Amino acid sequence: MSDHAKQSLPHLRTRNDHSTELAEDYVEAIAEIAASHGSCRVVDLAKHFGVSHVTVNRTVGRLQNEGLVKTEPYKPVGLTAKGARLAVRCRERHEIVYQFLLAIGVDPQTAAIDAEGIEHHVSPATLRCFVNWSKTNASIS
Amino acid sequence: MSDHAKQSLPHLRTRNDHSTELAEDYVEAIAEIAASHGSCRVVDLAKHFGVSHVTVNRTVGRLQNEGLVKTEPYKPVGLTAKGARLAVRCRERHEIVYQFLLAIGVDPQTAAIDAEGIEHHVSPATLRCFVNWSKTNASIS
DNA sequence: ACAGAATTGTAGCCACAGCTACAATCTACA
DNA sequence: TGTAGATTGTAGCTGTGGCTACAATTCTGT
Repeated sequence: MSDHAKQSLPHLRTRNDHSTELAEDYVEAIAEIAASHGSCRVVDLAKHFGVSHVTVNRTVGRLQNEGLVKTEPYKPVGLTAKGARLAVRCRERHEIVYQFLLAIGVDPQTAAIDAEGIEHHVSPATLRCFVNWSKTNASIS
Repeated sequence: MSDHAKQSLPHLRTRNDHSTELAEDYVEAIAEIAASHGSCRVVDLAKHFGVSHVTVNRTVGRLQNEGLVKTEPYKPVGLTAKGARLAVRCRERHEIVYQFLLAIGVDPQTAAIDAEGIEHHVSPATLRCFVNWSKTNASIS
């Protein structure tokens, strides 16, 4: 085994992240839309992500197979208990990342964009550091 | 147009990032391997990323079409001037992200893993904040 | 020089995420 | 009530990134 082999581990992690990013984005969006609209429909998700309703439909089907969402034909999309838990975790993590970026001086618009991309790649350990730093910074200022 | 429409912009940005992530990882890896081995071959990249040589081959072909790498059949893979410039930028950005994570208290192993995922999603504005914070922190300690 | 090993290329498969076009279903209003 | 518009579902295409299996080429050691 060459010394390159161990370097592949972070990349494997990156690819695994990719396969769950969409799931995380979807449960987060479904929770948000359901909270603000009363219900979440395919068309809402399509607008939210800027994709066609067909793509949403297929993805929702996949998430249903994974036990994250629950829906019936021509009915709104809802979260399972598992999906709801994931949504809460994602929302908390997203908020921590966003607030951390603001705290280190990133402008709100950029922070919103970057948080979307960054949040899926922040491990629990790093997240704790974000929280700790935010606390420390708050007590200083 | 609903008020959800504007929310699709960060997600579009996220997807654009995805399409260039592999390109960035590849040029960075090619530069690293060429520097340490003298030349970079398909087999080296396959080991580095933990994928089959077939996947590497196809991706290298795409990057060649994009003008980032230069190769010939059964020959090593090299970077074009454009690819070399991109590699330098990626390496600098990667190092800034990694050092920043270390500076806020993330352990080295986790920092290495998270930096791999995060680096592609850090905008220039956020990167400047990382650098500024690192400087400030260095002068304090 | 040549046989075997290593490397690279090709054929063809899968899954996923995007799309258009069209069909089916629901909803709402005249 | 019944039709028009909104919504959802289905068929089928593309591009990308993963793979195995096999063919071709290059490298290496005897």
